[in-house]
Amino acid sequence: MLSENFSSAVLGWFDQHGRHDLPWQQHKDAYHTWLSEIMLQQTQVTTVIPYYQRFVERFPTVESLAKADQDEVLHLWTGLGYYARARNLHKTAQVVTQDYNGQFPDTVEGLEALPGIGRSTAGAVLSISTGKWAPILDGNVKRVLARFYAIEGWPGTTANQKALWSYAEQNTPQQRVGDYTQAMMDLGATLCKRSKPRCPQCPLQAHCAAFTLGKTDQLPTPKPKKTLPVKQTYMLMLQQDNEDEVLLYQRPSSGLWGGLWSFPQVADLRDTHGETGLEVDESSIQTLEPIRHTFSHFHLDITPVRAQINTPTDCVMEGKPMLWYNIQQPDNVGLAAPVKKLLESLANSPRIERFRSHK
DNA sequence: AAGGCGGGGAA
DNA sequence: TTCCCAGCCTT
Repeated sequence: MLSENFSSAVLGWFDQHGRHDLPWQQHKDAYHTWLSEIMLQQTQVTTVIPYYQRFVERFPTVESLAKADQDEVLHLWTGLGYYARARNLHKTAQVVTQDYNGQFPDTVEGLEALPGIGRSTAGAVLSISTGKWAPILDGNVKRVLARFYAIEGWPGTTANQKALWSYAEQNTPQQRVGDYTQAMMDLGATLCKRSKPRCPQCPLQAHCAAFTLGKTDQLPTPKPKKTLPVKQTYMLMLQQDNEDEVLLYQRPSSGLWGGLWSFPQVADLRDTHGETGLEVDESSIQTLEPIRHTFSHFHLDITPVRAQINTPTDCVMEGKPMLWYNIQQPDNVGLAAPVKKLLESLANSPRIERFRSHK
């Protein structure tokens, strides 16, 4: 199939059946496109929409985002996951504001140099916001192309990545590049889905190799899987005098849940003092039902533990930032998903059950 | 319970 | 260059 026919078929379908009223399609400038693309990197449209709306309301311009505290950015990101995205987002807003006079670069290379923007995101931002020619290869496009060309093997292999980028380039038209970018993402998200693709509605069906071979349910080849290790931790929900307050500390700025606020964690309940530097009232310790939280590379079995602490404490210990989080008047800080869940269950549990007698 | 998803940084 | 890491939602 000629590339002109490929893109024409996709664009024709897009005009009739594509998504044209997504929130970020109201402002096709670099800032709004970039913000939406970063959010969409690992997250589906329906999940992103409310986050996107809260972000643009709070940060209508790249300058306003640049000026914000990282804590507030992480707070608005809470629940979206991959928090490095939020930290890079904040950093890029500052670079664009300070070094680029508030204007995003208008080349793929320039965009790619910014934190959190790779080749595909650069292509999407550039094509949608400027109309300049640039291919994309996000998860949707990979799936469409892997099926259309019946590519064998996991698309993530170096050889397949190379082939896929080449096909992506070949099919990207000179005209209506931004629409084509959006069209391919829509096609992958609404028709060429991972399971139960809607081939009868697909504009590419007649020339799709996977369809012709009857292999749409076998392509793309799944990623080789490995069994995830299980790790275990206790999360200490420590309280003192004020029954509405729980102690949180801020995690290191990089790595797992980087920059987010969490409960003190210990691997062994006998370590509560050594790890926290606080005197936990041993008799107050209450072990709750464990919950499993799964990351991409391991399961984390979390046992929540409630306890009282004896020693008075201010909000900084051993140089670690700490705060008393008031469950009635929450702070604007980023929280790891299970932490947020535990705080909510704490807020929703009856007061009588929530607190044990003080000593 | 398993699969999927873009990019950064270490190996 | 390759490999490992990261967190949530959908299926």
